Order: sequence, then structure tokens, then C-alpha cells
Amino acid sequence: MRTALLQHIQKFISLEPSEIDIIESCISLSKIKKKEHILKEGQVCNTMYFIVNGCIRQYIINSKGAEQTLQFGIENWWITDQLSYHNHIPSHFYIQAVENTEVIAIEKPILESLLVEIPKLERYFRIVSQKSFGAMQMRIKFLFTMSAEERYHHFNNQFPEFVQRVPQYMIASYLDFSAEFMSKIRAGKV
Amino acid sequence: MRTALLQHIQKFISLEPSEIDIIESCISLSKIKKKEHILKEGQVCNTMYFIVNGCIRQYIINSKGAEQTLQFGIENWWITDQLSYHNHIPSHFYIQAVENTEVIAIEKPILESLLVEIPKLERYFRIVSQKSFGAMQMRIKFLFTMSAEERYHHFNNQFPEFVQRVPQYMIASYLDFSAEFMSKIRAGKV
DNA sequence: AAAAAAACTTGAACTACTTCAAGAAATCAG
DNA sequence: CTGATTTCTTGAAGTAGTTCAAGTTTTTTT
Repeated sequence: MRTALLQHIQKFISLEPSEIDIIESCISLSKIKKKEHILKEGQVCNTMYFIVNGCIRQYIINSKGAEQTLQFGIENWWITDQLSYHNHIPSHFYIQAVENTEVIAIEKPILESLLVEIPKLERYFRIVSQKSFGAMQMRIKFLFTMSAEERYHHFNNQFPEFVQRVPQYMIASYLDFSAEFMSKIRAGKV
Repeated sequence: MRTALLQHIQKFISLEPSEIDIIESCISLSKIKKKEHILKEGQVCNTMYFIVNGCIRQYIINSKGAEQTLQFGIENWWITDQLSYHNHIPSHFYIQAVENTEVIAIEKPILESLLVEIPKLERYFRIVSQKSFGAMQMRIKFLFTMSAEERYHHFNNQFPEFVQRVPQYMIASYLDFSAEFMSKIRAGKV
């Protein structure tokens, strides 16, 4: 369903039929298998990914060799390494499918030309990225002000289905505590 | 110097003289005294602030009544509560001048009409906010992977002048450790 | 220049979390 | 359906940081 992206865009701006045609001609759906990587540390990230369905995460490998999830992306989210994408520098991150996932992958040159042809899209990406930034501001707030247990319960209340869908150790690292500690929180042993 | 903003914009897009006139007619410089607030928790944030000179921080008051700095803004940065701004909801944050600061404050209705009049500005804000998001991704990475001492030294290396300029307890909370612990790091007692 | 306020330092006691190691349960591939 | 892999659990020991309280230094105000 390439229309998922078009629908998402049209939540924020309105498109002429001709513009829809142009966009459609530029995008195609790719399937990413569970555990497959679309970006690895050291590569330059040259693509923005719009998630149609499934789940993707951005993670790093820390100094002890453990994976830490920094971000999840689900339906209707964009995911990329913005710094690597904008500055053409090697990425610090891995981006990997958590489930079998369908994305619309847009290469930078294609997206750039699309933005020139349909400048209205600048507005769409401006709004989407400002909102993502807002979400990040809240994330930092939660990380700073809540205990591990509070972060777990808060996340669990906000996204109960998501917690079912995704391995616990990924959620634990996303919330910045160990998988073992999460297990104890869930068992009420803390 | 209202031109600081115009210069910043022109790093990312080019402007016609007529467009510069329009922008200039919409903006004015405000002075904010050290410790003065431009946003308090509970207020709806209806303004974006471009910092011409000085320093501003966004902070919260945590459950123990202590201030925690979530973000600093300096010359050529925009600062606002994006979530409150976009969704018209009460803010979770305080935004306060750390030093006497000059900002260009743009109210939402004015900015919206400016974006309609000069759609090119969408591109400017799109790029700026994607870059800010990228910086935030790196911030989360550092918070997750470095020890308190590493975070201090890293920050100190990246922004040595800044560390001189701003009270230590604000930097400590920005790096997510206590002011006392920072003092011990600096003294090498850790 | 003095007084007041703000910022920084220090050590001792504490605690929220990690790490390790091993086993149990669930899921996946053939 | 079976074995292999991945994920989750549990307890014991350890530690990176916090908290508290008091004193010192620096900055600001008058």
C-alpha cells in the first residue's frame, strides 16, 4: 500500500492529483525481513524510510558489546539517521527490522528532487520533524525524571499492544535499564 | 541585530530582497534578562524563539523539587516547546534565560502567515528541525552509552567555553548527574 | 566595601540499579 | 514434532551514582 504514505502526507497538506502522480512515480514498497539491517554503523545513511507496517528500531552497540535500542519506529513513522543523512558522514547507528516490515525507502537524491518539484512537501516534512522533535523532548523528560519502574509502567500504559509485540530486552534498553531489572519489575520483585 | 536570523536563514535557502523585507517587517528583537522566564509549566507555548546572543535553557522541576535542565540554546538556535506549540497544549517545561539574552520571538500566527507568504521558509525550518532531531539522537546515544565522567569530559571537550559561561549545576543536570558528583569529577575524586 | 545571595566542594551513608551465572520458558526452523 | 535458538527469570554480590548536611568560595547587589 503505497497509499499509506500519501494518506499520511495529506493529513498535513493537500495534494493535487498531478502531485499525487508525481509522488507515486517516485516511491515503491520494499519488504524488510525480521532482523534484517537497513543501516549499519559506519555506513553513510542515504535514505529515509517511511514505515507502512511492521516495526523498526535504531540501536547502537555499547562499549560492553550490548545492544541498546535508541528508537522504535512503527506504522506511519519516518526513520533515518538524520545526522548521517544531512552531513554525509558515517552513521553511529544500526537500523534493523524488529518484525517483517514494509517500508517506502526514498533515496536522498530522489527526495531532494521531489522536494524541488513539489515544494509543498517541505511543509509536510517540516511539520513531521518538528513533531518528532517534540516527542524527543518528552522522551528526555521521562528519562530524566522517572525511575526505572515508573518509566516501565508509563510506557506500558501508553503502548500496551506494543509491549506485547516486541522482545522485552529491546524495550528495557529503550527505557534505559537492564533486561534483568525489567523482569524483576514485571514480577513485582522490586 | 535582526540580521542574525536573516543570515542564518540564508545559510540554507536564498532570499529575494522583497522576501527579506517581508521577513524584516515581521520580526523584532526582544531582550530577556538573566533568570527571566519566557515559558512556564502549564502555559501554552505559542512562540518560537531564535537566539541572537546569550543563552537560554529549557528545564523541568522534578518530583523532588529540583530543577533539571533538558536543553540549552545559544546563538543561532531556535528554542520552543514543540509539543505545546503544535498541539496547543500546556507545556511541561520552563524556558528561562541563563544570561541576558537577545531573541527574535515569533508568535505562531505571524510565523504561520510568513510561511504562507514565503513557502521557501518551510524548507529552512524543515532542515533546521531535522538537524536538531539528529543532534537529539546523538544526545540520547551519549546519555545511554557513556558514564557520568565520560559525559562530562566529552561535553567539556566539545564546548569548553560554554562550560565556563554557565553554572555547573545546570550542566550537571543537563548531563544527568548531580552537581555534587560533577564537583567530584572535576576534583578528580572519583 | 559590605552584606547577601548564589554557586561550588567535601565526606559519609545510602540506594537504585547492574552484572553475572545458571536455569526455565517460549519461539522458530526444518 | 524435535532440536536449536532466542528470550525471560531469579538471586546474590557489586557499584556508579545520589542524598544530606555543612562549610567555603564566588558573584551580585547596594
